[in-house]
Amino acid sequence: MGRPRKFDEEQVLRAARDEFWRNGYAATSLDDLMKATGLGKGSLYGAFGDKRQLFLKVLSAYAHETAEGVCGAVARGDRAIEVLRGFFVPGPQDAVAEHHGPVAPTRGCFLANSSTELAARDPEVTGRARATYQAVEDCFTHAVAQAVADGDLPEDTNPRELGRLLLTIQQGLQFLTKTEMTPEAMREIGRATVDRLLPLPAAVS
Amino acid sequence: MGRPRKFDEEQVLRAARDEFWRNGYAATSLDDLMKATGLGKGSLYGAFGDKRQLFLKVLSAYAHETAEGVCGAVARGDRAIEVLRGFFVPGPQDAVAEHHGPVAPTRGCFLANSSTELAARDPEVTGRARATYQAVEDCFTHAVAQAVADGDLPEDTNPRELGRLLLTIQQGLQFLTKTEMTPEAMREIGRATVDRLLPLPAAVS
DNA sequence: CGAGTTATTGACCATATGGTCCAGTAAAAC
DNA sequence: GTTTTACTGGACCATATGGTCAATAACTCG
Repeated sequence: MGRPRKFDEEQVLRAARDEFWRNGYAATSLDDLMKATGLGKGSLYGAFGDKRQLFLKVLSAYAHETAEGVCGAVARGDRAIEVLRGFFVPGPQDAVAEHHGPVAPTRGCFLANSSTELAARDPEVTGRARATYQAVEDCFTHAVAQAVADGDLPEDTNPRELGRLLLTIQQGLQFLTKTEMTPEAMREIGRATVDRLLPLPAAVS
Repeated sequence: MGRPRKFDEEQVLRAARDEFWRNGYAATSLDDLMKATGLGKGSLYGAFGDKRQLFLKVLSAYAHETAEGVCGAVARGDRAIEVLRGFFVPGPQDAVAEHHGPVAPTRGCFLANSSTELAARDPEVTGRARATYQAVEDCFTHAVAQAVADGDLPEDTNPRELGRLLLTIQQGLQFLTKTEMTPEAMREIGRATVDRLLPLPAAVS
């Protein structure tokens, strides 16, 4: 039926997302989007509607993936406490890309960036943000409850409370990333989180 | 010395800051600034230079005030642990403005918003952010050390580590504010922080 | 092939934007 | 009172921006 698209939708959405991610919504122009995706204005509008619709589309996808990622990790892991710890101390596999010297501020979390820029004025964005963070909070809470059940956290732990606190720390870390805090300091914070809030389970031996 | 200014500089800077705060840098137009400050373009440019210069000026002032505020509170307080706790549980005086119903996302922290929007592309902004958060971290660290000296925290506490963790939680809370998290949840997080990381000092009796 | 349908391209448009300039004006210096 | 200085307001400008549209190209189905 009709002329087939010349582009790969997923690829285009990824490119658009990266552009919004890098520069924010307001600072990303249609020109930027066109260059990044390789599409002309007409195609962009025909396929995705206007700038805002495109933005919401990629934002929603990202939010969904994020929630999936976290919940998936919790669901897949066999030891809840280990999964939780993994969110705060990078596994050995991440240690490869060690590079020293001055730290460039990273682009952070796309959803967090977008919420900061737009949540106060755009209910759509606020909605996605709220739903996503609620989901992550729930996952954390669930994992904490599981860890308590596993005997890895004290009996009297309030799972929701600790889950929320962990979410807060994770978002705080995400933010500090943008302020050129040194990786060592960030690692120390992760370590402190684990030491103080997620004490090591008894040796597995 | 020529004609005197018709406006109050402080007032104008506050108005401009609020405008940037509410909408972000990119989404604030010169028109917005003119309406908010009541000045014409000519005056604005004559007095403060272009948009970016004005922005950096108000951002720097804000960052400075923030750091001053935190450090001042630490310096003034007589019990370091109490000052720290005060950052996470609202004092009784703040409880007045309780309003129920749906929570509107607030504008958050101007420096955090600006860092999120611009830090990755504007070294000036990154610089202010880094300096300010470093200062706050140092204050927290200092206060923690003081609290240890006061016997309000365990001897083996690592002040820097705990200071950084507290900074992280504070920023995380600041962020979650923008996601319409309920005030009760936020309070719970504050309470959890105090309970778990800043245990109450022995009763003052 | 021809009709119908859909995608692509780039010209085009109205408006918004950041920024400059200058004629006018008000206070201060003399 | 005149001159000097600096502030003000708005006209003006070049460009950027988000968005539309008509012409055309590519494919499917009859």
